Amino acid sequence: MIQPVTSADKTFVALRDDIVEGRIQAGSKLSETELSTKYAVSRAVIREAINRLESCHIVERKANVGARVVALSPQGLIELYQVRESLEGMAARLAAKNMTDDEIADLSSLLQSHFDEVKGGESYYQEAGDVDFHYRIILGSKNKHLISMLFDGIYHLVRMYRVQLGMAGPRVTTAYDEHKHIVQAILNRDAELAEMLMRRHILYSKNSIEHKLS
Amino acid sequence: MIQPVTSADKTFVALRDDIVEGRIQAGSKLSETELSTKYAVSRAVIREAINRLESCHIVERKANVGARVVALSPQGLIELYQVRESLEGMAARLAAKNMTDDEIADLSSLLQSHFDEVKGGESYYQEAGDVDFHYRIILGSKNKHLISMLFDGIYHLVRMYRVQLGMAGPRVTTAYDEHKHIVQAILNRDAELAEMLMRRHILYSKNSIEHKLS
DNA sequence: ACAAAACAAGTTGTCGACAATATAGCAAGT
DNA sequence: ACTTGCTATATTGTCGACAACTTGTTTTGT
Repeated sequence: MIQPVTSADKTFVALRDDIVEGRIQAGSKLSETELSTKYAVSRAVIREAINRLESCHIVERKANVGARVVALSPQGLIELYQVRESLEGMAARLAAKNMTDDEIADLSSLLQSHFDEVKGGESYYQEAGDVDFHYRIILGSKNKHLISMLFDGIYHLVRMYRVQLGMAGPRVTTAYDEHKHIVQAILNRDAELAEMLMRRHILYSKNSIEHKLS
Repeated sequence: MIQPVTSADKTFVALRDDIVEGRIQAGSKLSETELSTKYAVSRAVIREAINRLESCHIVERKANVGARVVALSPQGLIELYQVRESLEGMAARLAAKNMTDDEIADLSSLLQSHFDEVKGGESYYQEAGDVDFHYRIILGSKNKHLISMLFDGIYHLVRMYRVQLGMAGPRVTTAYDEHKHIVQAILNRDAELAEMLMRRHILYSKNSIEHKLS
């Protein structure tokens, strides 16, 4: 979605952010009437927003009962990362095939600017930088389904876990090198290697997080 | 969805099937008022049904303009199979880890019954059999996201392509052997191999279809 | 005292009407 | 003749009210 235009769009974004950022508690019930007063819109647009949240797997609905925000669990996070590993691995593979030389050059310079930040003392893997990197590779796959599944679906959930389980900026040091190697593989148009490196990168991420949770 | 209960559920399923089976043409516009008379429900439930179809990637919406059934294209089919390869590969990997011995036994006997049908002259890879096989492995992954993405999302689109481009029952002969090898890998709890074999299986499928389209 | 049926309160599902927006056709001016 | 702006029409977006359902409570019968 380039920009929210309709009232339902805006409400969807607002509601989603409130959930992801934890202002609406995970696992809590979403009352349509309550939300409609809170966001000052009719129940119809609340319903549409909730429907969209459901297709993002951010809320769960039961007919004639209502919607609840999903509950966060270590198991859920692991499952999420398994899907990420699979999809982003494929994205890296396709990116190595489908990105233009210009796009790859941009990616390289992005990484370089990240390197400068690290050098300057700002810790790498602050969310923005990491997200930007993955973002470009996913787009570089040029695969509509892949892009929409990751951005509209997985992405916000990952962020929800990060925010609410308080794991901003993990693995500062090694992640940068991993990113560099992935770019190198894409530069060499080595799809096989790019996929493997991306999968490992995400796997390490998962292991690091699992370790922190235990 | 175990069973459609609400009116919007039923309309969603009916509309989806009408699109997948080609009774509503690919690429055509979906008028809310028109559909509401056709299915004898209010526009609100039509809107909800269309919203759900959008999250399945079966229709595309533009704000204040309306919804269109997606257009089928060779490129789209290829992208779909890339996602399938990625997700079902991971599903096979996880199934090798997570399926119970009983579930694996069931899978084996299912394959055996398919073998008997082939022997009996009925051609294998009739959709039902193939679908059933993949279905069980996906469920065997025990990964909620994977399951819902494939069943609610990808699956109906694949079927839509199969029906409308008239490619029922491709690759009758070799598919069975591939299935057998996958089950063997799962039986051996060899996750790595199971994933690789499943990816190859789907890749072959894609190549076969690409060949038919050209 | 307990179980089952009836009731009550509140929530979700559905509807028809109204408002806002896009599209096509016409009109007018250059 | 072509462009530009307006108008008419049709479609989508939003709303408030009503219907259907779920759930917890009370009542009733044994």
